[in-house]
Amino acid sequence: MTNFADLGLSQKVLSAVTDAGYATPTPIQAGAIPPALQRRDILGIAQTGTGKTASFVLPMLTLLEKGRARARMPRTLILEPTRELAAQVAENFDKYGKNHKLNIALLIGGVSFDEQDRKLERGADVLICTPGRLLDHFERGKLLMSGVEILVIDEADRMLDMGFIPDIERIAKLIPFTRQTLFFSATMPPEIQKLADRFLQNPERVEVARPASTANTVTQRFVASHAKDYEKRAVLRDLIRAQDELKNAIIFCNRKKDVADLFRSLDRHGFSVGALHGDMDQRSRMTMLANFKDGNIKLLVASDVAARGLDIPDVSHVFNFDVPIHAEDYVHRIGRTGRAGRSGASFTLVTRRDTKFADAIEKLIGQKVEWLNGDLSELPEPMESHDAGRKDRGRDRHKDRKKDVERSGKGRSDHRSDTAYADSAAELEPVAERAGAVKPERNADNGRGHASRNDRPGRAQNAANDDNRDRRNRHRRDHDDGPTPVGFGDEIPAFMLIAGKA
DNA sequence: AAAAAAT
Repeated sequence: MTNFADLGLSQKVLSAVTDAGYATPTPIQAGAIPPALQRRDILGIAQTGTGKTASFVLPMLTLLEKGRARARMPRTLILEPTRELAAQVAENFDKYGKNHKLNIALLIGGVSFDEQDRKLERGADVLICTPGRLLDHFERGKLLMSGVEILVIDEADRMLDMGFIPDIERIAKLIPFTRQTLFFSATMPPEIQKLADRFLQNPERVEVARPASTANTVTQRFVASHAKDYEKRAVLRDLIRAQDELKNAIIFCNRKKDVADLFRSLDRHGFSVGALHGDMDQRSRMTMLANFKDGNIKLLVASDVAARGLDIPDVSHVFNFDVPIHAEDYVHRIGRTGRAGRSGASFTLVTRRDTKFADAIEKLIGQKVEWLNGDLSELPEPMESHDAGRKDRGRDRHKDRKKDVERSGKGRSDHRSDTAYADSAAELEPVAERAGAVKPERNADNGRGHASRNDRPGRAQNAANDDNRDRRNRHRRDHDDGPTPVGFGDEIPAFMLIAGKA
């Protein structure tokens, strides 16, 4: 059996690894570290959870001990698809590089340029970036790529999914081709293979099996549900309450809007819950993730921004509120639990319209997923359908809602469909401030005298406001029988016509 | 039927 000490890493690195409590390298580490230290190119085929990050961080630290950085000329460059992943790699450099005095710069969007500029100016040994922000800095003349000795492209298949490949090609062209390139991808579709052929010179290919956890230690169940959101939310709540050993859970939705909606619903039902998606401001994203990792929040409602790569140890449950449209996403999502040999449980809500995607999942993972309480054919009819008393009940509910709204002092009069507020009375109450329930946007300007641009409520919040505004306006328009107001009447100033042509 | 990422 290999030991970290046998891989050729420096003493400084080894002592940090020992302090972190590791003695034995994972297969990807054992396979990639020695050739990386020989300055070979690496083609690493490995998923997250296999110790992939350390397989490039540790040799990079060792190689960086020789030489030092010059202003605006980073020595190494790591590209990551999401801001959270980039931040996570930076944490790894802090952990394993604690005996080094290296300058690490995290260049990601959504945060201010100032500190990033300062670090570039000082000379960065390691740049960890999302592609957009890196190119932004480059175009502003803040850095030269001609001194980069090592380029790491992480999660290449995901970069491809996200349309980053043109950016990656552009960045790679700016870096001397005498560089060493470490290229990682979870899968190797033809496009990625082509890209690897272009970027790598005589690479050492290191491939590790996908972590066994997916198949073996995670209990997977499908749960039949009707398609209406409020019915799905009720099924989910019952499911969560029925779990004996729920320590914490990630709940995935397909859309950002649904993340926001489900978060609000669970919050109003008194769950300890947070939300994470890409339209939230960066500070909230970071706070939310930290609170979840620290156990301050028990449930995290998330988009697929959280599906891959994020290292959240010890998630006991994964719930798919929506069946993922791409089957691979299912594998990534449930891979958030059952990590490091622990057991985990995953539940996927399936409605009649999802059967195609559920079938695709079973085909991809090569096994049937058991249904928890009977499959879709055994699903009882929803309470409301074919019910003579339905209209009356709906009207009563409407009355209740109006009362609640008035009580809460928010006299909104927009007409929503019955189903929109049928979830439960609890959802109609104003959100109570509860200790432990951390809300996404409200935390944003903790301790700040003023709101900077990054502290503004996330776009999701704005989108929700927009929705309300639209609804009100639509309502108003419907009942508007006066003359249509137009900005300038019939007279349109000449300058506007010119601008309009451009 | 989506999400992610520069502003």
